[in-house]
Amino acid sequence: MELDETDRALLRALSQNAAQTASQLGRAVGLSQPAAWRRVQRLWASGALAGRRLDLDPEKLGFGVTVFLGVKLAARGRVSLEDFERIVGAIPEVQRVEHVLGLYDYRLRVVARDLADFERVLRRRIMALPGVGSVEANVMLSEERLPGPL
Amino acid sequence: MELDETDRALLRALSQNAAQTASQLGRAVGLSQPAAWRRVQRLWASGALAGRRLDLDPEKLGFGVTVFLGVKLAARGRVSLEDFERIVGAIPEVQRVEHVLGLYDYRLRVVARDLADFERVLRRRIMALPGVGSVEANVMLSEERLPGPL
DNA sequence: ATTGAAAAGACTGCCAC
DNA sequence: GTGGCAGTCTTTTCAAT
Repeated sequence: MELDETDRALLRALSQNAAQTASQLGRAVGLSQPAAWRRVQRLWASGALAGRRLDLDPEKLGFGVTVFLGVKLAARGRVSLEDFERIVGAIPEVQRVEHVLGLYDYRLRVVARDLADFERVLRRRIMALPGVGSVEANVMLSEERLPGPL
Repeated sequence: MELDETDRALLRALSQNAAQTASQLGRAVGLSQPAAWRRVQRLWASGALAGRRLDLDPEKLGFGVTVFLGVKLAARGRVSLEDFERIVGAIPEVQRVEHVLGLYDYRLRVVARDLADFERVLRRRIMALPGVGSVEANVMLSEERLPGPL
């Protein structure tokens, strides 16, 4: 589908605040409520808008530590990528699995209650995975989401 | 605030589908519609629920390439972290800036239209940043979000 | 916890441009 | 074709019991 400048303005507005009503969006981009609504429907239908999601605050839920792990698999072919993804995806503390090309094969985002809890996850869960060669960790200090292009 | 098992069940349900109505949530966790509604209000007030967000499909928007960059700063103190964050945050293609502890100082999530476009961003934007020591890139092949603990 | 009322928002013609 | 207006209908919200 072709997106015009009004569609991009709608996407920008929705990125900043996904809880806006059609009439608020209309006001933001200079359209009536039904016109804005129809365009947003088209964006959903086209797949440009893919899903609704809530942000949970990990601190408030008792997860004070977020760690990024870069994983390099040891022997390609001994453990299939599908198997690795399935097993790692079953670890509760793993929030995200990114298959990447470069120095690592996978990047994992892991949360834990504190550093002691993270050590448990790392030793008993991650290091115990079959096919893992090397693991490198980065502890997150802070994170900022940005609007991105468009 | 203290979260009981019902609150956690609500958060799990909402993580899976953020578009649920109070009555659907009530049915999922065994509560009446107003009881579920009141609990969700409390979760918003407590900050455990922090925001509503839409998933945009980068492919559909013309951004076919997502790259993770690990950045190590060159000379600590020559450029302040605040300055680095401000400048890197102003690059439109940068979607996320994570300040981390470990092998790298920052991890960036960058999108571009294609690899040629990414090369432009890397050479003219990222490498031109003041204070950058080394940069390591991982091209994303696929990504999976998981429910996480709770 | 259930009911139900008030309000807000979602959706649908139809008309003008 | 796209947008606006006016109206209907659903859902949410929240008070009363």
